[in-house]
Amino acid sequence: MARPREFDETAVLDAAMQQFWMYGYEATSVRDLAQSMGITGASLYNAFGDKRTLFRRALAHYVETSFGDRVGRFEHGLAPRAALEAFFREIIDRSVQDEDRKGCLLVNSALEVAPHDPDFQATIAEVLAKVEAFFRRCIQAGQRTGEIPSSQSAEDLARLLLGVHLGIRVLARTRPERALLEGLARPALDLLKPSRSSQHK
Amino acid sequence: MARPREFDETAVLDAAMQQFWMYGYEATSVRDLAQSMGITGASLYNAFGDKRTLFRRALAHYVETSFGDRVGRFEHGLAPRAALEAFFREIIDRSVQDEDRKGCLLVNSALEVAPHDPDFQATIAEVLAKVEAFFRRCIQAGQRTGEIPSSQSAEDLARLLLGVHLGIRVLARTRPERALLEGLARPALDLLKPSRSSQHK
DNA sequence: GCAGTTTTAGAACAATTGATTTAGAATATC
DNA sequence: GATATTCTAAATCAATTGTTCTAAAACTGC
Repeated sequence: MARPREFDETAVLDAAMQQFWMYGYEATSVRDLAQSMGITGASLYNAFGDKRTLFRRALAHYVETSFGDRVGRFEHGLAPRAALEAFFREIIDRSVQDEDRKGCLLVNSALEVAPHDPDFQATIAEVLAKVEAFFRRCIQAGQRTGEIPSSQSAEDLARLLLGVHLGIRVLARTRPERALLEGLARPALDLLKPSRSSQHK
Repeated sequence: MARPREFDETAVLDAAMQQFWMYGYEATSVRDLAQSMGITGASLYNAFGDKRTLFRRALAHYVETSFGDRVGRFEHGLAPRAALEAFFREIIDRSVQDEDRKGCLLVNSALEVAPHDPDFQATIAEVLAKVEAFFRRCIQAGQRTGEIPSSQSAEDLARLLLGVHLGIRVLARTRPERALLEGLARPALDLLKPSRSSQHK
């Protein structure tokens, strides 16, 4: 063998992720990346190939630590409807607190890189489908126990929540107002409650 | 005076809009713009100042011709709920037909340029507020006539529709599937119908 | 401890970026 | 019709882009 790496691969990957998250793909230069990662440009190319490949790794890292983590924490620790409410509460909280207005790297990428790059398009569509599937699983579980009404199809309700989720992510980058985001989510989450006549007040 | 312009200003502005719409702000070079507009770089700078100013003009042009036009056509020609349904039907139709997956220039800009540019942030927040206000006006009008239930606040319902709208716009750039987009909108639009017990089937 | 390999650091690459300059062509006013 | 003004075209600007090269440094295995 030979000389070992001086840097921690996941640490520098995390730094790259932050940079892409903050400025997007195009507006982030390789020099910006190298500096924020604390390594030199040559090391970057040696370790990650090229800018696009690094971005792919950073995006995958984001999905794992952000979405994967959230689903794992909520889906198996809470009742179905409570899991969905916690999911949206956490996203709204983070959106309001996010002073940089970075939003969600996955959503940002869905608009910036996916439409022009079939590889990213497939990857991102896959992750969005997983978000949808998480919503659907929660709804179906709640419908089985009766805590979520079955008057509407779980498929459409899951699609609605996916859309609401994306809408919050977009809106938060321009108007991160809690009243707006919570008001947006409320009617959708109310749809998941039984006996609509008793819910308001 | 002196020599007059050889090009039609709104025609070249429309070409610039298409280019920004297709590739975004960063990924569109001044040379790309000049070529697609059919003018030279010097003329571009002479007529529009710089790239950022041209983009501002192009975005304003987009808002006028796209959103302004749509609101004008629907709000005063249709009943409130029918206007909202037509609004979403048209957006979904265009999203599915849009082979380039350009999405909505306003939404794309809300993610690419608004977070880093206070001027654009204010402009885009303002337009999004106008979309929300359009939804709210329709809902309030429908609630007055009774064709939209008053059990939920018009403010929150308008916020929901805004979020659903943005969600459709995002999703359509990666997964422009009609069943998905229509399934997403359906539960939200159903909320605007009276007597929920009689609506399904 | 030498050979072999892979890391580093920084200069350097060609290409492209947004923007300007120079020169010349075209027109309205006087 | 001369003058002044504003247009167009193309070359050109410095800066930045993604990427590679060169050379020195650092480690492992024999």
